[in-house]
Amino acid sequence: MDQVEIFKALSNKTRLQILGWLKEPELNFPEQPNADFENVGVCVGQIQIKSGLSQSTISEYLSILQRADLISSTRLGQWTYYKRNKEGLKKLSEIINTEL
Amino acid sequence: MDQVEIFKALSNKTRLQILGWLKEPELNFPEQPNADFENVGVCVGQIQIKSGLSQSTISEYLSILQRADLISSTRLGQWTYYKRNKEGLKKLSEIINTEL
DNA sequence: TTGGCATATCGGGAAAAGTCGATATAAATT
DNA sequence: AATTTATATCGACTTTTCCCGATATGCCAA
Repeated sequence: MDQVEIFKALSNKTRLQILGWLKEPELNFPEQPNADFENVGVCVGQIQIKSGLSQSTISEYLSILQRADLISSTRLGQWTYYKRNKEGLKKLSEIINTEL
Repeated sequence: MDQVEIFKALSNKTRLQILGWLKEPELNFPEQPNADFENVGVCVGQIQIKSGLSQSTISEYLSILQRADLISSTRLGQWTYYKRNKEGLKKLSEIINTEL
């Protein structure tokens, strides 16, 4: 993954907020039946509601974050759940500490 | 400083390279008379040559990085020298580790 | 197998970023 | 004071990003 793409993914207020929300899902989203936050994450619809932006925009933002390895997704039935990708975030932190 | 602006500053190949070059100036730039790398940094002209982009573009890129607190400048005579801003970079690393 | 949700993808218009050459400013030199 | 050198700023053009509504796709339920 290109480093520039990682920083581009983070260059947007809403996308940064999404990552922040996903760090503490219990605090930021209502309970989800049949899908626990830790294992699968939060479904697109909840993130969209919280953001106030359109469905298509949030779907796109989530895939930008995913392409940058900052989040990962799981499909369960008709829902797609997204959660933080700890490895990707750790890698980013290392880039900053060792290359910049 | 807005977090988004920090990531925008890093969302460009050349600007990322500049930060990398400034991390090890002795390796990336020729000796400078009357200005040591550690204290004042590297002058704009050298960075411009290394980048291959136009003078105006590099001047602008340096001020974008400076506005994001990632580098700082010192004027000495007719030259402006830029160096990494360690505090800004540390703050960035903390943002990633605690907020994302 | 049709209808209804949840999500993804597409097409587009407006705003921002990338990059340049030309010009301005500021300092040093003659 | 005029010239040269280093850097900053301006105006313009092109490319990318933001964000939407419309449409497609995938999955489930009746």
